[in-house]
Amino acid sequence: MTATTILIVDDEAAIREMIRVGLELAGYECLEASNAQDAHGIIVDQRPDLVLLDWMMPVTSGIELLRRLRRDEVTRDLLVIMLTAKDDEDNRVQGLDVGADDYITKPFSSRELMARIKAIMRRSSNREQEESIEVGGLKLDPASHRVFVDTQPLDMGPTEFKLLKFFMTHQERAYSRGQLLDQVWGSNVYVEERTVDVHIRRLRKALQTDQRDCGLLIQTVRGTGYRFSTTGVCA
Amino acid sequence: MTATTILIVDDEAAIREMIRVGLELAGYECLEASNAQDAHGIIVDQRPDLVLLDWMMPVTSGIELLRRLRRDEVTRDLLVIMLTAKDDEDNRVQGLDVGADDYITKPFSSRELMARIKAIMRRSSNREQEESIEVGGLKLDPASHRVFVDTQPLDMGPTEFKLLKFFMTHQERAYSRGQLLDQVWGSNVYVEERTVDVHIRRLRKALQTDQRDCGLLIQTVRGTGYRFSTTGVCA
DNA sequence: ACATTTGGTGACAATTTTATGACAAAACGA
DNA sequence: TCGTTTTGTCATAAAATTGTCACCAAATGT
Repeated sequence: MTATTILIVDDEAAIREMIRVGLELAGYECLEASNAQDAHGIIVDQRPDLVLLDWMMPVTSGIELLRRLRRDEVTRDLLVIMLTAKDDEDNRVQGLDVGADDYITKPFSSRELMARIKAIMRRSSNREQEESIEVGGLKLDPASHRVFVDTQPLDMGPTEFKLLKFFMTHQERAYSRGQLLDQVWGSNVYVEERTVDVHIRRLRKALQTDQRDCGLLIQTVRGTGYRFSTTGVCA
Repeated sequence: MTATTILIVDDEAAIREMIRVGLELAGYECLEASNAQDAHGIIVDQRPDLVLLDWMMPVTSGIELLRRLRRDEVTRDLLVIMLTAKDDEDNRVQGLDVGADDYITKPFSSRELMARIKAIMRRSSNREQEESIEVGGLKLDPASHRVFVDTQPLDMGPTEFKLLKFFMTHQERAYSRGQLLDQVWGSNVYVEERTVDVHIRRLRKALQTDQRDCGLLIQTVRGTGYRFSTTGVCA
């Protein structure tokens, strides 16, 4: 199972449980934001694949956060599993109503948690393809599996496409070569980190057209890795 | 890749495989302890970074050892990869449940083994992320690995970035050059203290824009060192 | 005012880190 | 099976960063 996940729980134990159980977390965060707005901000920032939402968050109720997530374009499609108390039938219904993908009652076994997560992710992988992403003349359309610069189609290899897709769905953030390998190649492939450089180069090259050089959108972060950003470095 | 590893396997071949493949073993041990207690003792003794645990150990079952490892404060965080037979789904789940970080089914290729190990170690090292810090028009965002002055991105070297990050997370306090070297360079590198001065200068320079000079935030504390402060220089 | 200490700067060579072109193995398609 | 494309790695070039110095300026002390 591969998942970059953020757990929104006051319950730190649940996180350990997940890691223990072997869910591949590229990163996680135990959110303890004091209010729904902050939590939402952090989630937008981190772009997790899955959110475990404790209904009884310390300060805000989970429902407020969930509503917010579903309202926001960016987070609308997030997988959300809520954690509820044993026999809180009421909240459970309410939660599903507001848009939770599933729920788990506490206490839960790691086995059950894994099962739910797997099920959810399986379900979601069959979901409609994502919408096309567009930024500054560069458009990536997952459905047709193509990339355009100002309506002009580009040509690139599968890896470059995946790489670009990852970057475009995770803009404005620096990733190490290792992280890119995890996210784009998959965490169970062993290739040299330098290989990333080569593919970055190929991607940059592919993004060049006579009229515009979208390769500039991929910036080198010295000593760290790379970043996709629409903001120029200096001017 | 650097790893001190202990292999708990009856299968000596696996070890040779790893070495052949180039995993840097500072040391390894083919454990053939007759019981879980002994094995645990040896592991505590050796403090490896990673344990390859054969589920079907000659005498004791691996699960007992794994349980023991997870129970002990000292070994709780150890990375454990278990080796299971091809279609032993049951044990695999059980193993992950008890706390294995990952599993590999035998027979496995060295490539796969390397991949898992690398992924596991990568995962375990990236467990922290931070919020962006902002103070008086100057913003440092760890996620994108960038610094802005009034939304204008700045350019600086890795060391300057680290230095600034340290200062911004430790404001209003004077640090000696030695302390800065410890905190920013790491306590195990030997560089001249005056080197700090040079980087301070570089950082100050990098923080200058046409509109504002954020370099002024870094103040010299004569005879002592430097301080990051938003308060104007007075006393 | 003078001597001494401490910090600021520009220059520079060594080192590190990336970019790039080439190439053979592997994957893919016809 | 035979070409073509894609991939991962290297070797090498190109670029950026780093640690030190030498030298200047400012502060301190007597």
